[in-house]
Amino acid sequence: MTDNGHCGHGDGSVEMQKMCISIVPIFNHLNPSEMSEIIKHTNSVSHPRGHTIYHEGDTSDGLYIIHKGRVKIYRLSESGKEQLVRILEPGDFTGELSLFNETVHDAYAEAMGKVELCVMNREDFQTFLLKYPAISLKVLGEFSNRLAKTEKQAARIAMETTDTRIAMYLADLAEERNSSRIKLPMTRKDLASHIGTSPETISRKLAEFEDAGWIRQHSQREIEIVDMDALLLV
Amino acid sequence: MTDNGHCGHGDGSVEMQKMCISIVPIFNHLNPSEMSEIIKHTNSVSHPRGHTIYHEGDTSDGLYIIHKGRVKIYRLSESGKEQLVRILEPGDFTGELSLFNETVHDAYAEAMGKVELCVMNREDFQTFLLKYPAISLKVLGEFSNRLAKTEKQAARIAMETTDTRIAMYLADLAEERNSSRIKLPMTRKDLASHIGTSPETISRKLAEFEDAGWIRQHSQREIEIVDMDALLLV
DNA sequence: ATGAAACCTTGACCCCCGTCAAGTTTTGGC
DNA sequence: GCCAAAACTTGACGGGGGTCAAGGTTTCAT
Repeated sequence: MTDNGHCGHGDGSVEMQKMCISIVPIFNHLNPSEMSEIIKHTNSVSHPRGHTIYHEGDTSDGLYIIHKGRVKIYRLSESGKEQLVRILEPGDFTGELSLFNETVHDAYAEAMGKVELCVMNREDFQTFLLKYPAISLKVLGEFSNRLAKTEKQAARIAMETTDTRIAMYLADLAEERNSSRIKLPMTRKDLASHIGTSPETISRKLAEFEDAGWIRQHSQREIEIVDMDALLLV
Repeated sequence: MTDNGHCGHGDGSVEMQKMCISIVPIFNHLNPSEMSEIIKHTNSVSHPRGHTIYHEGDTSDGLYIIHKGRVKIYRLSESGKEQLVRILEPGDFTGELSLFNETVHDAYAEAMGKVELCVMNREDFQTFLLKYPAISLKVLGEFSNRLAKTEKQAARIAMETTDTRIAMYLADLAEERNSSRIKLPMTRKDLASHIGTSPETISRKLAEFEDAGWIRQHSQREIEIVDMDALLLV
């Protein structure tokens, strides 16, 4: 189990848990009475910045739903290097992998700032899946999205040059946010580990892109894409 | 839709389809009458070696269950290079990604030899998921396995050296087959694209491993692991 | 507000490995 | 069983980018 230094337990009013459930795509299609049934089976937990929510090797506590704040999921490679897998935002959930396999977690979850979560235990979640099959379809949809995204990511790291990966990351982010001015959601170090390069290379490539007139770096985290077409030609 | 040169349709006796369903983990827990209900909603299809079963950009036909033969799933990167995602064997299924997202396929499926499949259309499959929620749990389990495997793969390609990736691939294969003598399931080219390197590098590294006394190459595809511990130390 | 810790940038070095090429072996369709 | 096509091996070469180092900047806990 996670070594909980001091994570607030049970400070969850029904009000807060209600919000928690109602913002999650996998539950928010249910009717009010079904929702309150589910709410009864969740607990609120809060973690301070930097706190580990679960460890590789932990057995599954259950399903974690992010209510406020952001959570970083990463894994350690066999040689001990950290790779950032993804960042969870409010409405996202995690903990699922070990929910269905009876295996231990194979990744780490860490609070990137103060985080509030709703937690549902494994058995209750599985019960709800059987009772309300529509939830399963939602979760299946979410899984298949994630699988597609992860496979795409793996293909990119395997086949594209570093320039291309960085350019595509920026392009994806811009598309996701619907804006050519974007704010990087993480440090160079984390970004580097996510796309399979080094922080130094990121700095250098971004400087190159700026010299070429494709982007403008307004601050370390703020980037404006000036010429998307050129950027995507590598 | 896929350009079907000549793939046998409807040559599926009920007998054959029954076998098809009964070997698939996602269905084989059902009782006989439920199974025959499902069998009624599947069609048999066969494809010759090299034939494309579905294309990137195809809309989903449904769920494909491999009955005989092997199927190679690959994707083309933005820059046009091929990456092998995975190889399907009898009992595996595919086509799922677009089943839940209403999106087009983002990968290719190709018959590696003569292949026999059972196909179920999208609507029928979703109906069965709602009718028999236990199937959903099975599919969720399968998805979460695959997600875990793909994330692990992405982390490896991102963080490990080429030597390590090749060594780990061999080690994984040996563990999967429970034998230190393994037969590579694919060509050097496909293996290279799978683990993010070039065929030449694979040849060279395997030669190095053999020189170091860690493996023995009995033939191009037959490899015996002599010193697993040394191999995993890179 | 302030100092320490974390983060970012830039330079120098150099090695890993991708690419091209040419010769050899294996595969599989007839 | 044959022969063309595909797959594999080995060599040579060069550049992309990882690593180490040093100095500047931002962040954040107190």
